[in-house]
Amino acid sequence: MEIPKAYDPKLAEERHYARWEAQGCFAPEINRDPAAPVYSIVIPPPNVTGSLHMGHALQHTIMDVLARYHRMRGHRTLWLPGTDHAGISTQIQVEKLLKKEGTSRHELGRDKFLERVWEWKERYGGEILSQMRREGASVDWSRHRFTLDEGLSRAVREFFVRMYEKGWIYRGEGLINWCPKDQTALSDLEVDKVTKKDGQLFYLQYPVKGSDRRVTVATTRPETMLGDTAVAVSPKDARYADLVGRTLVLPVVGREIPVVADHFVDPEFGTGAVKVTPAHDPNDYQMGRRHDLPQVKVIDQHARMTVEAGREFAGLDRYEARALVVEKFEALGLLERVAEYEFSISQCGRCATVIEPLLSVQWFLKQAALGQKPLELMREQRAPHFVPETPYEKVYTNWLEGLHDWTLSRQLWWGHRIPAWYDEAGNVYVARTEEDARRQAGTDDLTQDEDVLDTWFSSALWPISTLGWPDETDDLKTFYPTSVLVTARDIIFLWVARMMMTGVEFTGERAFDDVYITGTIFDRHGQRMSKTKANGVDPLVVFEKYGVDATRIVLASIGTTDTRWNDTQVESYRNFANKIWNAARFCLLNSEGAQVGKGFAGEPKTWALHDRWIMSRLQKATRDTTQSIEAYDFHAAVQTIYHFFWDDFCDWYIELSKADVAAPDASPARDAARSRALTVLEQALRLLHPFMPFITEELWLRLPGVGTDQLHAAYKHAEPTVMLAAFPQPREELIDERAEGEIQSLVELVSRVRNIRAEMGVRPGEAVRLLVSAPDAALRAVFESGAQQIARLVRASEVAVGDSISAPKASARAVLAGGAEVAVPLEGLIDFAQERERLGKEREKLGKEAEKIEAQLANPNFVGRAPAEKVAELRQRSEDIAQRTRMLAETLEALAD
RNA sequence: GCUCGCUUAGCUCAGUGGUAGAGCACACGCUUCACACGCGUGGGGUCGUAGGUUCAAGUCCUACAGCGAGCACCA
Repeated sequence: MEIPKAYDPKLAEERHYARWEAQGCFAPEINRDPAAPVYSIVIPPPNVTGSLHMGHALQHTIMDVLARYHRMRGHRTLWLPGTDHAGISTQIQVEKLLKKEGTSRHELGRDKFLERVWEWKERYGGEILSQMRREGASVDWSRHRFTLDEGLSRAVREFFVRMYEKGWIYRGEGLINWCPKDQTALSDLEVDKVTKKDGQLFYLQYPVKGSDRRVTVATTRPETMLGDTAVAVSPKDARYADLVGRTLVLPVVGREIPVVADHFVDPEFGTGAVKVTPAHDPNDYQMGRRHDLPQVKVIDQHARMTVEAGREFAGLDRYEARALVVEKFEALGLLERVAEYEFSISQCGRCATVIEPLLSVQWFLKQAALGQKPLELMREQRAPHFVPETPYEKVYTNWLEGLHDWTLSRQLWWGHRIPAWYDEAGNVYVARTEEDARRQAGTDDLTQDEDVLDTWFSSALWPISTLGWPDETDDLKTFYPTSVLVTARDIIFLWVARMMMTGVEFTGERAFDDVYITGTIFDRHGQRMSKTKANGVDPLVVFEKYGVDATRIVLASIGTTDTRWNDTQVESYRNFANKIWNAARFCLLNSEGAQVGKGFAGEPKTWALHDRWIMSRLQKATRDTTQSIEAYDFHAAVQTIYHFFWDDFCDWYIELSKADVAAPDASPARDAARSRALTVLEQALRLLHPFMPFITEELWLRLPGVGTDQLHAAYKHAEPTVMLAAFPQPREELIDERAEGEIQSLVELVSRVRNIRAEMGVRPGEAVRLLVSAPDAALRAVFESGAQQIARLVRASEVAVGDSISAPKASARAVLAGGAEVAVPLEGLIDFAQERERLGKEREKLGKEAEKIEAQLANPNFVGRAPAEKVAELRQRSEDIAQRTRMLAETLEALAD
């Protein structure tokens, strides 16, 4: 068998995915156990406009690790993929295209435009899906869903109608966030608050009618004064008490406006008097309603001044109008002052245009009503369980406690059209279909609402709509509630909370048991990766450079941590993949006569010490990995497997077993040793598979003896693949603490001798003699029977073991645990002064530690109050140190002669 | 303004009240028959600062500093 020395990830990456998919490994139907527990995940549907970024790769890796792990556990596993139509983004994308062609959506008309968007979606919307295949994502493609699919659209209409019938969805006038560039309303969550550091606060004076008095108000938006219909002061403010109820004359405009008292006004802030513009400010809107103030709209949808703003202002841009207003006030002597002021402005989350609060008629959802059940679920059952719990459980709960109405309608064409129809008289009919609406209206002469729904409206239904709701499908019954939701923190409100709302509302059950919030990946300098900064690291480039598996295991390891990306991490796991490759290469080059599975044969008591040891280590690694994955602690899981594989298996086990495994002549003992190595390797590949699917499959298939036997019982009918192998279960009976202790002694001996060789400058090729002593017979037996292994590992010509040492004075020595000692005769090489110094340093180290321990043991409070077990442990250590110190002292004394 | 998080080796990060860790980087030595994407050895930390609780604090509490995030209707 030809096996290259270096692992080439591309080979495996190209070879296995299509086969897995073709054999149906990703679909839950592969599981033939009717009693199998169910495990399900729905993917956060990426935008059709999107291409894969590191955040996706992180989320997908976590989901794939979970899916593959549970599948190997024999669970009926579904990971459902899909994409989101992404209303605004997609529409903007296509509109840009049209602009290049010299046309526009308005020129095309609604139907033609939508045709173009669908065309675009078919052509480019699949990019992210093919990128997911590259990642190795084990999603069930047969269940792929798109938010505009007929089934999902039906769910959207059902949701809308039911909420309307409950009175939770309504149409009405409200002050909404308007993006003057995208020409649509936006919900509060689609607006970003951005700090404006170089802002200005203008102090404007309004004359009191029939008096010389002036009231000063402060504003960051002077142009809105054209729409002022009152000035408000605090009811508790003595300074203005006599003014309440009096009239002001609005400068420039000349309108007479009242002074009202409202509790909203903070007398401590600014001048204590606030201009009130009900049509253009959320707070003023509320105050306007409380005091029944007129609403004067002075800014339009394009952020230009209206006719109502006055002839001089009409048609001006809002910023031009601002300058002009300020100029006029100055001319009138009514501009008191302009102060530098830091405040925050609202920007469109998509195009960063400054939002204009506008009065308009839109559809709204009373989220507070829908949020009650999720809130109860959290309070009573603490569900869903957030990972990490802090801070997300609280963030989620706090948001649910303060819900505002959700502006649902968008003035776009791409999306789910609002299922509301109007007759000629303007009466509205909300229905699941146009036929229904006609029946309700008693006429065919209806016009459908022009607007579409917020993209997140359909996303809110994702876990149930993808599984077939509102129908009671088998999928819905089987896979809902889903097991876990994996996503980034920025959509906890936009998406996570809302899925919980609809899920609980329509099924009575939570949408998912757990919510796993991934960390954020920053660039090397700690900056958020973004398109505009062009500092993003492209996952595909990293895949290309280091391999998919290496990238995945790094991402899994990152998990919930915010981290700065650095390639060196991936490089080190690329090296790990190569290490796995070469360990397997060694096993395979020495596999004649051996078979996977036979490694467990025979009574463990009869196995070689190093075999008992590696099997024990394997069980612990298996146990710890399982526990870590179950606890979503992927970092710990990766560390466990990494160190088991590299340190235990490669550095020690392969070296300790080499003489047996690579013996020149065939024998049952050699077969057994080879089988053992192969079996441990095979088990390790299974542990690694969820993290590194490609290399594990590539190697696993090459192992002699793998087949149906290794598959989980639920998959016995399937073609052999490590993907469907049973995830290892720890076998407690193979945990052997004694063997672990003995190998630890052996490892210590080898390490100390290697240290002596390096420090004393023994040439690498030169063999040394070892004189080993151990007072304990059992320990002596370990060294005696391991003499050949020790000799091989330290390049010794001889390893003499006895109950005491009589070594030449010209020897380097080391004291070991359990009172053991080793001497390496180094005639001619040893410099006595140097050796004395080396040993002296060690004695000093021991001395310091002894001092600390003695102090603690001398403390009656410690001995009295600490657990007896801790005290005993410390006494044991103290004795061990004392013994070593004594032995070192003797050695030093002997050297001094 | 409120809430929360982070601060551990040169870098990126683990760390469960009981002997401070990993990978990379660094230094020295190695063509040792799986692997130089490797092997062996070594150096490197007042765990942000100051208090407190405790027999014992990187770990728990308080304050402060720096960095970051989220929320909020302060004109």
